[in-house]
Amino acid sequence: MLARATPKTSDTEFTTGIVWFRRDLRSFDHAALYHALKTCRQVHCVFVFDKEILDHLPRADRRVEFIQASVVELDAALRALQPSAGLVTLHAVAAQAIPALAKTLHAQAVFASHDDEPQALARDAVVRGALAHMGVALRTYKDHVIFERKEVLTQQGKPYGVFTPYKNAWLKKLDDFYLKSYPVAAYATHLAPCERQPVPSLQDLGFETTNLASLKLPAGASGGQQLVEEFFERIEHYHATRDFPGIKGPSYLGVHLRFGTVSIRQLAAMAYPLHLQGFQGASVWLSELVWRDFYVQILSNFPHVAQGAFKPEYDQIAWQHGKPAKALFEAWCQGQTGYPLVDAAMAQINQTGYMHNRLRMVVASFLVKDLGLDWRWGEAYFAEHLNDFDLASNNGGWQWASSSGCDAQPYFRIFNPTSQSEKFDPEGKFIRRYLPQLAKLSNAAIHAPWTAKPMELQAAEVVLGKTYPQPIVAHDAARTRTLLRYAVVKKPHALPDA
DNA sequence: GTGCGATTAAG
DNA sequence: TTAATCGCA
Repeated sequence: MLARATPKTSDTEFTTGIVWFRRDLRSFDHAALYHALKTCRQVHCVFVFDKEILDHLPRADRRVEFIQASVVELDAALRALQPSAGLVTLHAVAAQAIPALAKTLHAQAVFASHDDEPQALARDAVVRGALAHMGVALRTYKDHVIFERKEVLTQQGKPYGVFTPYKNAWLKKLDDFYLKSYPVAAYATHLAPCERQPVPSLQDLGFETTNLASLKLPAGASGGQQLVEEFFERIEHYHATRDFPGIKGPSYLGVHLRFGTVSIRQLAAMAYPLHLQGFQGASVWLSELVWRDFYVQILSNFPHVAQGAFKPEYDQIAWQHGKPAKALFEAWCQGQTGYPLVDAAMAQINQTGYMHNRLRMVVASFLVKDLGLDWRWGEAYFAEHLNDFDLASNNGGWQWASSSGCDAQPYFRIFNPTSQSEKFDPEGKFIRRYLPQLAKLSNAAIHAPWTAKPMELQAAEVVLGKTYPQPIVAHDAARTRTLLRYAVVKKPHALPDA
């Protein structure tokens, strides 16, 4: 077979293009970078430390430090691909800086990855408009999920609102094409020369150093790769270990998925064959990746969830408010609720920016259904403190816990913080790590110190109300109040099962 | 001959 | 996902 009209190899559409990196801080298996290199003779790479985002963050923010370190590594990785190349880094308002850079460089196109968070969509619309005004194209590509937007739909062409059928359709649609990686290295000669300039330091950006270095959270694509390798050593146990915060069960890849220092295709491509081979751990973990796609898709198709309940009737609920509510919230934030598992979990997020997934559900349930506080308060707290904060997943998780979401837990299902503790931290290993003041309590008493005999408290050097708080609410009473509070959403025939 | 939805191919 | 091609009205 001869001259099969060789498609695109020499058909560079543009002389100059820009790849605008955002939440995709890697130089391999990268959709936008691939397409840019393929269609432009010269490709400039840029990252903007966006003042529009950074100015609203606390001055000590582990994520900024993680991003800064990852950007340094990305710059080096680009130079490793092509010695004359590199990353242009700016500290500016991205919506203005990108069009300005396109003008300076005489670029005809800008390439970037999809970001379907409402603020990112708004920013990209502004950029698209400004670029169009100059005759410059903005081309964006799916990169951070396997399936997005309207790729997985029901038979009726509607987005899924229930996870299990979504997952079935997701798995059915999956094939090796969607897991294939985008080869970048082969086109590295199209990377444009870049004057070597240092990436702004954390101090240049106006931020303080955090304790990130002391946490076991290696940044950059190399850090991501390291965690991937470590996790796949234990993935076959994932289903059995993932619910126990005292055990190293999870992948800890959330933050790398958030900033694109790992490739979702690579992860899914590694887990999928193990799933097919029947490794339960891999199947359960793959499901977690599907949950991530699910919530990204929910946010994209139902953007109102960023403001209010997925199920509108849940916006009728009257939450606790005023000064007492603020005090309860403050106690929750500070890990001063008197429920050890809740408090240990809050200590974990406050000290590390990470919280075990099981505990995210426990503290969320506690905030909403024991304290009677608006789930958005908790959502906002997580948004500020979680290293791996992702609007879609965080919102999905909080709406799940508050029962207001799609496929959420029923409103009358209320976690008992003590039995969760007994079940998932039976030896109090996790509690003792984060609440050393309770370390000497017995396994029987550590989940609910207020039930311990005075003798035991004394022997363990615990003084309730002094070294450790009394419970700020009684769970049983709170449970009753919550059922009343949620009565406004009750469907005429729905009967509570408990 | 045209046009648009469906299908298929491509990292 | 995007891009190209197909196929039937």
